[in-house]
Amino acid sequence: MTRSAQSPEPTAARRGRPPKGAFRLSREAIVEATLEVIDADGVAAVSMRAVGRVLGVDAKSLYNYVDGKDGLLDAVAEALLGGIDLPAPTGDLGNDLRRIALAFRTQALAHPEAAALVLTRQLSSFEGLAPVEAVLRILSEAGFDPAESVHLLRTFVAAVVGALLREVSAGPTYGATNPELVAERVRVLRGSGLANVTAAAEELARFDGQAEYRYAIDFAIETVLARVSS
Amino acid sequence: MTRSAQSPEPTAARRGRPPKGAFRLSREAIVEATLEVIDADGVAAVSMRAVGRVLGVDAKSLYNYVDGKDGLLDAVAEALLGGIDLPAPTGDLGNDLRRIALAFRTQALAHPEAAALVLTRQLSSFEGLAPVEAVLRILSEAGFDPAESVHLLRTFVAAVVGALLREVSAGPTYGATNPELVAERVRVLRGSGLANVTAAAEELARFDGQAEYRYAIDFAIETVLARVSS
DNA sequence: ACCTGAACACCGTTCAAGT
DNA sequence: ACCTGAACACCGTTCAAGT
Repeated sequence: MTRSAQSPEPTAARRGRPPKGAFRLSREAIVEATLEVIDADGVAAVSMRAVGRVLGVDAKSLYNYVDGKDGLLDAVAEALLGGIDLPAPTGDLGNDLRRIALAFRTQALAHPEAAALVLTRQLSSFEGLAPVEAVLRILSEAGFDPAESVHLLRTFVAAVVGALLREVSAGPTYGATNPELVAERVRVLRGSGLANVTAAAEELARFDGQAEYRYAIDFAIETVLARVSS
Repeated sequence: MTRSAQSPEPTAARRGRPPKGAFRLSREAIVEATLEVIDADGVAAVSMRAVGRVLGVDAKSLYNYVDGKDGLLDAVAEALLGGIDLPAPTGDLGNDLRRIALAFRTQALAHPEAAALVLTRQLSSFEGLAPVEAVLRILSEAGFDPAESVHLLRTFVAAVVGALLREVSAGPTYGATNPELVAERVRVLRGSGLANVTAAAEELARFDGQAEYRYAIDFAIETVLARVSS
């Protein structure tokens, strides 16, 4: 719905190389424009044409900077990953893991609609490796060998991603933000006829993203700590 | 690429209610056809027109059974979830959780390309609640109160979903199946200039989905078991 | 009750032509 | 070097018209 045309001039119909001094396209500008579209209308609303519209440029021009729509979405995921503010390690294993996990969540929730992209896409780029390096370093300094470190890294990342994915895909449906929706949800759950679902309906209907996330992280960290000695 | 036209007769151009005895459309048939498209060409290839083509029917006819494309994908996710073969509980907490998690993985991997759908979509339907009930029952019988059960359920599901998501989205890129790709990946990782990534390159490049999944489950179960007494 | 023709407003992408 | 016109082969969806 929201449409922000931000071309510096009313871009007259024109062909060929743009006059110098004119707005210059760039990978960064394109990623930013895509995030604008995503924040406003969700990932499903992303199209080459829609992004071009935001920039006041023909959709086809994007192909000079980005490898098609798929490449565009990859670029967005990478930009978000690269933007994670990794905390300096303190030497305290549990705390350091927790702080990385929280930084990850902060970045993911900065663009909730885009978060699933980061969580779902294959992150093999250099940008995606920085958080990996950070976790491996912490584990290695805690005395884990590479093989065990990788296992723990993967398990830790899976827990974090799973928790975040639920949080962003559940969206604002859950949450104490809307007690009316929670009540409605309780009713639905009670009507399921499933004994244990009914018994836990109140707890199932309520959902505090941050608290739930901390619980999941602490759960994982607890087990990592239990293995330090072994 | 693969196209399986499975209309019983060469469907002459026709209008209005179909002659009786002719192929009847149904929600199940549509879901099945959609899975065919997904298995062959991935979720991105799903379109109302493509699914209609498989059934030898106009795309618009699908609207009589399914609420647009989004509703179609929901229906697929629900069908997959409902198809999970939940094992009967034995009373052994750890084993019961493990068996549910393995059944979940089996179902998800039956249609690897569709798995992300199940993992990502909001699963609030009755069909989606059966696994929830199963886990809650196991936890409740192990002595956890509803609040703690829900926390553990969510953490457990997050771990399982995160692990599976990586497995299906990593796809056959990793895995000992293709040692050549693994070697290439090792080279890329070593060239990253990141100390700990380089040191663990071999372990990072190798990936055995089943083993990794078991590791993640056992990790989660271990912590659940540690809390039984408390 | 269930299906389709016509129609609309969109897509992604290629490629040659422009400056 | 970078942009667009023209063009192609697609989309999802509505709605009225058919049987």
